[in-house]
Amino acid sequence: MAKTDLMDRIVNLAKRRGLVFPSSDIYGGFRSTWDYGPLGVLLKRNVKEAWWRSMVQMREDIVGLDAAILMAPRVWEASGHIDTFTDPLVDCKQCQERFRADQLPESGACPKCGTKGSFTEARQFNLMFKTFVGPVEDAASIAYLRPETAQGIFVNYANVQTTMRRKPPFGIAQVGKSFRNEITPGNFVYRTREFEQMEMEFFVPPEDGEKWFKYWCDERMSWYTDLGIAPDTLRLRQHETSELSHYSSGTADVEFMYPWGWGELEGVANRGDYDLRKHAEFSGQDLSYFDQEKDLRYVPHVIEPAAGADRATLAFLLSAYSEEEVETAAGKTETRTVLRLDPRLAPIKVAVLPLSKNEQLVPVSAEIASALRPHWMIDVDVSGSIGRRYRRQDEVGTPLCVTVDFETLEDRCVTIRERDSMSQERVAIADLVAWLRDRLPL
RNA sequence: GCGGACGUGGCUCAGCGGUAGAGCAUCACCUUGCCAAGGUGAGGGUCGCGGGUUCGAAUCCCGUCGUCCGCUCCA
Repeated sequence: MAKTDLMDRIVNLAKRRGLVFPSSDIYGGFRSTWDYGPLGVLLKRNVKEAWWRSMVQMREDIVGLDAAILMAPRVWEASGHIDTFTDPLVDCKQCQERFRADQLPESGACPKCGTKGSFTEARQFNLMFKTFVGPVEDAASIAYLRPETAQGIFVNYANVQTTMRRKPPFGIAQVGKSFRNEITPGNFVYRTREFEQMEMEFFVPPEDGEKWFKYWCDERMSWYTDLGIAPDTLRLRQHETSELSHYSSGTADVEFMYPWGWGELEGVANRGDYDLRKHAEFSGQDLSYFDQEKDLRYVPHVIEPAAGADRATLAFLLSAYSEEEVETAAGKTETRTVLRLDPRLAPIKVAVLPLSKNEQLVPVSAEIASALRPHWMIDVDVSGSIGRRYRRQDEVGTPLCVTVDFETLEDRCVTIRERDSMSQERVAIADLVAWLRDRLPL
């Protein structure tokens, strides 16, 4: 399939099957915003839960947090976002191109058309959304929507460290919405102004910074491949010194081969002691750590893997999408669309399907559905031919279908049809939950 | 924000001044009983939105909103 088509097909499928809708759709949409539909919210939740499981539940050295989106404005002064998250932009009057004023050549010539001195005045473009807190809209009530979740972690560092009795190395993980007034959003849910991050700040003794940076680069790469991203569509790219963020002393991007080219999924940054030192300075609080064993006081260094939940969801969708030619019962060749999602990410884990809309089969399906519902997100579908219903489930990545047929009424067994191989297996209803549990890992 | 392309039922598109169409999808009934079968029928569109030109606008003009591509940027 041509790469350029793939994106269209994903957007199409997303709309058609309730994964992602344009936001404010009936009003003509609203730029850069997308709504996750009934199946999309399940997929994205599964992505976030897989992240949380690997980051928090399965580790003894990381704890979770859910900090507020609105924070004291001083936080953003300390973090450097008010000063450095602002891009001065100029337009060339000659060729209409827009440039960052701080990246123009010394000569003052336009990089595109070569004309000298044809730039407009530099305009400040702050990437933070500004709003007002309280009834009066004055300078004292200005607040910002957080442009990253990380600062919520840094300002809670001391609270978490003391209440949870943690010693470096340890981490704090958080999933939540962030907002950036991007100049140019686009590529579906890839770059939006409201987006969801999965960030973890790992606090380490200063001398261990490099070691942990490498560790997290490897760990994050394998998280994606473990959940189904093909290794040849994933790469780790080290940033050049010139492209480092204001807080970073070393950054590597986990990049995915999107249909339009390599794009960032996640950034792993060595933030050094920048954040804790800044917050200590601006807040007046001591954020250093005293190591009793070594009789040493230090400000921990921070390694930050910061992932985009929407970008990851899109990458898993793109990786899972496949079309294959199959011969139908009628002897025609049809295209079978299958989302080969890892079962952990699949929105629906099991579909319960009566072979036909028979008055005896339907109640048995309902009974089985009730038995499975406490364990998994399931779907029941009675409408259309069995083949059509299998295809409907394939298209949204349901790994297993339980089919109730006429033999079921005799032997209390069902047929389980598998998504990838289309193979079938007979299982007793009494053993069904245990059988499924073996094949649907957490 | 600037330049280019494009907005017509849920999806893909045709129609390009004279009463809104197709395929797929959806729903109902019949048929069928394990991989998008067939038949009959039904529902669903202020042609993105707002102005203008015209006897008459989905069709022409202007504005606006949105999508995609480029500049730019980052999770």
